[in-house]
Amino acid sequence: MEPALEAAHLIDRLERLARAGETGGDLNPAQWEALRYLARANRFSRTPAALADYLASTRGTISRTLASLEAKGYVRREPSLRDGRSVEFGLTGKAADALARDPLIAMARDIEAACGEQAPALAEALRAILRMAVARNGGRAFGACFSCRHFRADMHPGHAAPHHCALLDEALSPADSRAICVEQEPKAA
Amino acid sequence: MEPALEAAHLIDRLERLARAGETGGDLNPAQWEALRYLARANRFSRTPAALADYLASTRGTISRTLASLEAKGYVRREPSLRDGRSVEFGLTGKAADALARDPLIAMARDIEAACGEQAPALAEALRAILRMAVARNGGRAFGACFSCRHFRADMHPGHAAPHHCALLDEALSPADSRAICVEQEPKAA
DNA sequence: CCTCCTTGATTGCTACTAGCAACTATACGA
DNA sequence: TCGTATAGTTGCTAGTAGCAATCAAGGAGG
Repeated sequence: MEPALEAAHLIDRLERLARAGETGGDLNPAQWEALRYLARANRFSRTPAALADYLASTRGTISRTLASLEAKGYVRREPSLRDGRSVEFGLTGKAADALARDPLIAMARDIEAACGEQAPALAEALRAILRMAVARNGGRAFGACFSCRHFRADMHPGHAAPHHCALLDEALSPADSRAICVEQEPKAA
Repeated sequence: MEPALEAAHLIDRLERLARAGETGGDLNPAQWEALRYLARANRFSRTPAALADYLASTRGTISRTLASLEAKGYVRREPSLRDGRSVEFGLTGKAADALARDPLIAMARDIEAACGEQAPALAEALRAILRMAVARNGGRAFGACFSCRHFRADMHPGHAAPHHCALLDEALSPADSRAICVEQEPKAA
């Protein structure tokens, strides 16, 4: 238990350092996290509600965060075609530029320097921890689409979107299937 | 680089989940971190300035955080005997009770469950990462006293405080030497 | 002893953030 | 068609962070 508690402390402290590096620019930490999420989420998941779940925040707060990003020109808003109540957000070129200078990259470099080829093992361990923590909190996993139990590979061979989601009944491109999804449920073990 | 970036994302997200579990009670995340720090810092390090360095925050902010904790009865303030400008903070019984129910313990349990006997290796990897990140930011390491280059073991054998700090010229108890210290500098490699 | 500079801490001010709750609009089930 | 649940926004309030100014105390040098 003691090394585990120590590890928890270290995670906390690392994140705090990273956060300190994020302030001072045009974006605050919450806005950075929103941009990162939108960059990695598939097209079913770029909504305020999904982002609120992902960040363990509330819809009101997220609504304002996205409004602020929109006002600053980082995201674009479009009404959802699937649900008239919903809106979808996409990144602008300005957001792509910003993400290319994401302060988190500095931390990734530290991880590389400190762990070297053990970085994949570290990521795997962290993923396992996150799964436990998410399950305990009753949240959603937001895993990669292709690792979902609704994912059907190569149902449309030869097409640009060869895979398929059995839950939403939509064709999936290779890029879609690599992105994270609000509906993702891990394949049964 | 990609697994490292993924790991950085995961650390961010884990911390955010932990933070969500910290709200709603009597204490906010910054106050929790202050309590945790005070519980682990040796007697040279329980000052606002040291806490501000540790949390990569400012003295003004920390001053208010500690004032709030004092008003709620979690910490006690005493003037420093070594420096008339400085104050030292100690935890009250109420703080000890709170820390026994620290939300971070839930995360530590998740780490145990997910990593099992690999938890010490995980902690070691995270420590190495933190060292890199701290060096990059020009901050202080806040390592354990006994791992410091100013630490002299057993200079006063048979006493209650057998060890010694060559920087501050003070005797150190075993508990002191296990605590984290604002002045800690790693032993030369 | 006196002076200048540095450091520890606090506080007025401002800007921003988070969350709750109320509200509108749309979807969906009976 | 009606009732209920869900997606999103917004008014309000409380709290937080950071900057800059201020006060107090150490420390170096003459």
